[in-house]
Amino acid sequence: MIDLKLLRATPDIVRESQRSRGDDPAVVDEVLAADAANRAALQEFETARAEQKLLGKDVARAQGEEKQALLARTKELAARVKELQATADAASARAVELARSLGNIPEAGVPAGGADDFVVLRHEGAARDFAAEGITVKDHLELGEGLQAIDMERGAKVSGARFYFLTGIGARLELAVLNAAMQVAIEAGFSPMITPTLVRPEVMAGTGFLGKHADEIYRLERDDLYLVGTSEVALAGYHSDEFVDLSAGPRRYAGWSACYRREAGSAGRDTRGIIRVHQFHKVEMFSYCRPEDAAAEHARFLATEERMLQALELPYRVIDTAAGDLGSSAARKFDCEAWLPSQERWMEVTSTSNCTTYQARRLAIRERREGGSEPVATINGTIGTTRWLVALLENHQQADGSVHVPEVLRPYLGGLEVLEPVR
RNA sequence: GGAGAGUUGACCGAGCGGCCGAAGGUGACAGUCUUGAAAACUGUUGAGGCGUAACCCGUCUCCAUGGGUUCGAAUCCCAUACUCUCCGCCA
Repeated sequence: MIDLKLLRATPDIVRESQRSRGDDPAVVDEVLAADAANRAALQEFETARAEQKLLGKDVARAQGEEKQALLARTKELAARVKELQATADAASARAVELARSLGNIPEAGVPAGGADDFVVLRHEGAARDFAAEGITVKDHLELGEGLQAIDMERGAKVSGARFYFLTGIGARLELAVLNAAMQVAIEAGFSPMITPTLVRPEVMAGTGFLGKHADEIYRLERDDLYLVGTSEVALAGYHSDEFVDLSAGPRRYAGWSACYRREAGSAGRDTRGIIRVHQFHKVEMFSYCRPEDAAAEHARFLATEERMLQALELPYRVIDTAAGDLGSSAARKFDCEAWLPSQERWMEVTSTSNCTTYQARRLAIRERREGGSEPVATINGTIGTTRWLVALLENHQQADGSVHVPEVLRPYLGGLEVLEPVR
């Protein structure tokens, strides 16, 4: 949720924000109207309620006939108070609902436009020239099947499309990537966490995932719980309704969890292999910091992600996502995209968002500061996922279908330097 | 799954339908004392709206959550969630 005081004082900033996101700027005026109506209704209710409380005290003191007379009077008032309260509650609910529908305000410098209007910040690492090496590129699934690492058919048999088994070396490789990711995060000062993957509606709503992309999320209706699409949700909820002390610096957590996505609306996209699946694992970095430190913390996240990509010897580029492609919570988002040789395109492997105070306002996460309490800022970012296996297999493939293992992963694979196909 | 107990402020804990945003204690902060610290003593110390852009001040809301009864609810009633104990079942 954005700051209502900011909205009242400078609605133009918010209108511009809506426009840059490709959302309707007229919502701002709806919010303003609802907010004004809410405050008017609140005033009326409060006046009546104050009178009622005052009269109530007289009732308590009065005796006999006088008391009866007072009771008659106060009964009427009670009915009126009740009505006014209902009106005020409804007005408040409407104002909050509208205000919550506004996306976060993009940071200065965020490119305008939609999904295709990102700015490439830089390229790191060189993609291999497979033709020059005399290698016919295999895609990750072909490689994975050769290694007996990925079994899509049985995944479909057991659970349906977009499910898979990681088998043998595939399972080991995923564990290696996630363990290495956890290690990089720990070295960067993040505290490891294994988080719940089912969360309550308030937490899911608080993180901003129940807006436009609600149909991406699995819901367990019988239990009124949601399956998380990332441990960001649980980590944001971790300090909800709390005051956190950030005087010693940001609170940094690295969450390991399974992630679930319905992939509604992506029919036909990335249907082959494990690029886009309903369930995967991820190590996610998350931090709570002071708003004035958020941009620096965000940069730190990006640097940590890049360290991981470099350790895995993957060529990648960094993009600055355009306003229209930010999630509702993010004020700025940097993605790292690894090169995907089989498709000769870039594939997102990390995404880090600065959510400023947007999530913290919704989840009531504040810090006591001089002069009162202030919402904190939240930052999240990927440090490793199952999808990284795709980039690893393809970029490190060799002519015979074997796959080179980057050094950082070897300790987690019993020292293996090469993954050999099973014949 | 069954039975029971509970949920009050940063924490512990009291609370009679009206004088309760809530006793008392702990903690924290400030002061006195002290060379300094500790101890002791004194004082301060919840959050969020609105009136105001901000202070002071005023006012409303908040005693797990949501309803209800009542002129009036932390207190009575109902539902739900969560915690704990016991029994059963089970990875």
